Amino acid sequence: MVRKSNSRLQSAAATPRARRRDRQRDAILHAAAQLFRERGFTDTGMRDIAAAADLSAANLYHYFDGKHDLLFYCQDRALDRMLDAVATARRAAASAPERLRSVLVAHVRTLLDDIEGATAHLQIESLPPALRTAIVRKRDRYERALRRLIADGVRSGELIDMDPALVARAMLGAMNWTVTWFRPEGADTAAAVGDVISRYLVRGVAMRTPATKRQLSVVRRPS
Amino acid sequence: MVRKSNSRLQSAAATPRARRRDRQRDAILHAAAQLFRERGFTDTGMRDIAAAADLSAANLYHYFDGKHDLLFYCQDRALDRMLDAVATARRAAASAPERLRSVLVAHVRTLLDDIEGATAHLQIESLPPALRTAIVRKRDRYERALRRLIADGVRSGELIDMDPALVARAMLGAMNWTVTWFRPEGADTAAAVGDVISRYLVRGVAMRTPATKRQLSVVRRPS
Amino acid sequence: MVRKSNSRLQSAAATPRARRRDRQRDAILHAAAQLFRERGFTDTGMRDIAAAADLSAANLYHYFDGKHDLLFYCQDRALDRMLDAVATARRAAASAPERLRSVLVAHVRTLLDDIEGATAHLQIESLPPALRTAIVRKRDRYERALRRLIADGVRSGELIDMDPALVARAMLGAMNWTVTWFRPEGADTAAAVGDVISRYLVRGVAMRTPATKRQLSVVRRPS
Amino acid sequence: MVRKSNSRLQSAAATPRARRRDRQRDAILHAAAQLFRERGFTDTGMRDIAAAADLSAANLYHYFDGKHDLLFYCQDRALDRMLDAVATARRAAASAPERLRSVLVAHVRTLLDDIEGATAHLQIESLPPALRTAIVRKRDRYERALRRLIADGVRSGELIDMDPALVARAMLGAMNWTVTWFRPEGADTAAAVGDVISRYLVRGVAMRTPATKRQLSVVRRPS
DNA sequence: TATGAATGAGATTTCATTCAT
DNA sequence: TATGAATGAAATCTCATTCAT
Repeated sequence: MVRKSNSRLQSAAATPRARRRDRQRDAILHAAAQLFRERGFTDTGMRDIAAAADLSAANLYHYFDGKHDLLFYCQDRALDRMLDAVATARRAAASAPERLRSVLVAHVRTLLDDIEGATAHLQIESLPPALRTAIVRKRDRYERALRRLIADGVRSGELIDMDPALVARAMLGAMNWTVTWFRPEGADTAAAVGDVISRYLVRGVAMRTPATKRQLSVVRRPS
Repeated sequence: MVRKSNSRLQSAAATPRARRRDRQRDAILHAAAQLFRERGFTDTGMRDIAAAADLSAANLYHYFDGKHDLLFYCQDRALDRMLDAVATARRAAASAPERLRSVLVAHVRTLLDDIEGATAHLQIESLPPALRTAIVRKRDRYERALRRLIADGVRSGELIDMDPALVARAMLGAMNWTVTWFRPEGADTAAAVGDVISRYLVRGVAMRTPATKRQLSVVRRPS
Repeated sequence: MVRKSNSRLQSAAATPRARRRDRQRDAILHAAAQLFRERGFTDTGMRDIAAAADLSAANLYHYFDGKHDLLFYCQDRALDRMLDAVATARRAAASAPERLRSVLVAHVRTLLDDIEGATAHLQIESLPPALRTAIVRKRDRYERALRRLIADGVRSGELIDMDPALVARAMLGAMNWTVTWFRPEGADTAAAVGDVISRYLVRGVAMRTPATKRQLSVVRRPS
Repeated sequence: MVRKSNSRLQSAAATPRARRRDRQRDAILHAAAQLFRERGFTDTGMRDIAAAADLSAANLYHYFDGKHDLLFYCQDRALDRMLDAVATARRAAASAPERLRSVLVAHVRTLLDDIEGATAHLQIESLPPALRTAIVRKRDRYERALRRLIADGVRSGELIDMDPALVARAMLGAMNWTVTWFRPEGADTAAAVGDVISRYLVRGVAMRTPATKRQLSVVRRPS
């Protein structure tokens, strides 16, 4: 579903040399994202990241320009996945609630999958202005898309009339908050959390019809 | 509505000296909470707080044991207000959705009112173990109360059958997230945000009946 | 034996007002000396001293000019007692070893008696130049007297020919070191320690004659 | 005589990198010990040590865990040398007074040699509990050995019957005190001081026989 | 006399980053 | 590519001392 994400990072990788470099960059980003999520940006040291990625702190600077750069790419990568989800949802011929749900599910999974420890939407204020505007622009693009999805549903009568901006933010908050309490080793899987929470969040704006209700309960067990 | 909160801090204040001290402590906590919320705990310096509260950095230590102590009291105070709201809601003879809503409204207002710049639920991991357990205990008490409010509604048939723990967390996330985007000088008031977001969040679990719907629109303008 | 010590401090104390002031000064010095001895000058805070003397830190400055002043008086008082002992010893018609011993005994007791928690010879380098020279002068006067006592004994043939300066310093070191390990609640009394250590230290330079030997064992149990 | 001391610090030093590192560590310890001895632990700043060792204050933390760690290694190294001296003395077939003297001479030289500015026995109370117990244990081992040396002499009739514990402490005090007055640029060499002071200290407990007397004057030769 | 409030200077330590190898 | 060594800036916190009451 999510294909060429972080394309800026993983170039075609012609030479083995380049491939190795890309693998290292991925490992570093993975370690950084996990630590950023767990302890926060400021409380994560370059040495911590280096240790987690199994190289020296000085060597990190051969792969990234610095700590801010790491945060930037973590967020950038996550936002790319989320935007992909939006594009996919929009192409799918489905009802507004269904489209909305698929986006929300993708959002939660991007955040929680341990493969991609992402930190989108989080810690943006820790970025220096130059990088921040780039991320903010992309984030805003994502939020606008989400808002538009809601607004479209309202217009089509599939969703009730509530301020799309505020509803979108409430959805984002509920989802981003999951990184605070979700534990991979816990009882719930990331997929289950995404499934239930997205159902709840959509239900808050979905126009109630017997049909819709049933529909929702059917979708229950995804992948 | 919320009266006896932070009683540990604001004693009767018999002497003028003690009164002045309490005023200073409040001013400091206020400044600290605002900065913690804006920049995060680690990125807020004692100097910043001192400057905002208009005294020297060293003098902060005359009123509080340290930076952690400041964070502790910010959170403690906010949680007290929220627990008050829960107690009030429970006493009120009303429907489950109504009780739930009044708690959510109080939660948002506690977070956003500029009078009381609070940081409940946020940055708990920045506390040292001793203080953390105290806050975590109180926070868990609050979350349990919220979950029970939901579970009770499910049992009484007023709310649909969804995992109360997860729904509670989704609500908390949506509300806590408001501190990242809400600006007092913006178009919406804190009260308006609390009103709309709580309606949305309750609707996600409310059993749909024409009565309920009307009820909700009526409650509209809270204090 | 030691009479008008610290005469500079305890004036005739005519008025009750003055008497009370003197009592306070004594209490403060006592507390300070004990703490200085236990933790060292730099690691003892004015607040610690204030707490031990049961008054506020600010109030200390009504009785003494500052921390250095406290240290100065502690040392000054102790040196006065020791100089008294030297004078007494010199007046006493006795053998050189006996005179030496009485000085050493007085030295140890001045250091260990809990009534007078003294810190002579210790921490002199912590004093600012102005106060330091005064103390150093007095201390040197004391050390010179001790050296002279030894040199006289050498000249009279009662002590063996060893560098009096070095022997004096060895004696001082052995005695001053007692404050490091002596515990009032321990098995040995301050008097016993002074008795035995002074015997040992004198024996190291005493010319051995059967008479001398017996003499020493007789002096055994002083007050 | 003392060879394998501080083996934990100076490993075989295979690589040139490691060798350089060891040299730096030694330089730092040397500077620290000298300053600790001169001004005391608390009154010596990391900046002072850094300046004396000719590197930045921050870089000290590359070589040692902190100020306490520096003090710990200073003391540990000195105690190792002293314990070495005890072992050597015990192996040597010699009279009790001779064995005792060789230990005392080694002790003084360990303290005074400017090559190894040591601070054993001093400032132990400035260490945090964890490090303190380690040092205290080693120090106690050394003191016990010294006491045993004395007690053995008493039992064999070579030394007079005096409390070995108190005599040992007196010896330690006299020797440790040397660091307060000894100046390398002064008239006496460290060797001369060690020679004379040890003779004095042994004489205080030595059973007097003509033979012993002559023996003692013969041992003279310190390097 | 007595004290809470206040502060400037300075302490140790951390950290992102650069440099030499 | 890789890393130990090195550093300047900044962080929290302590403390002797002064001031207003």
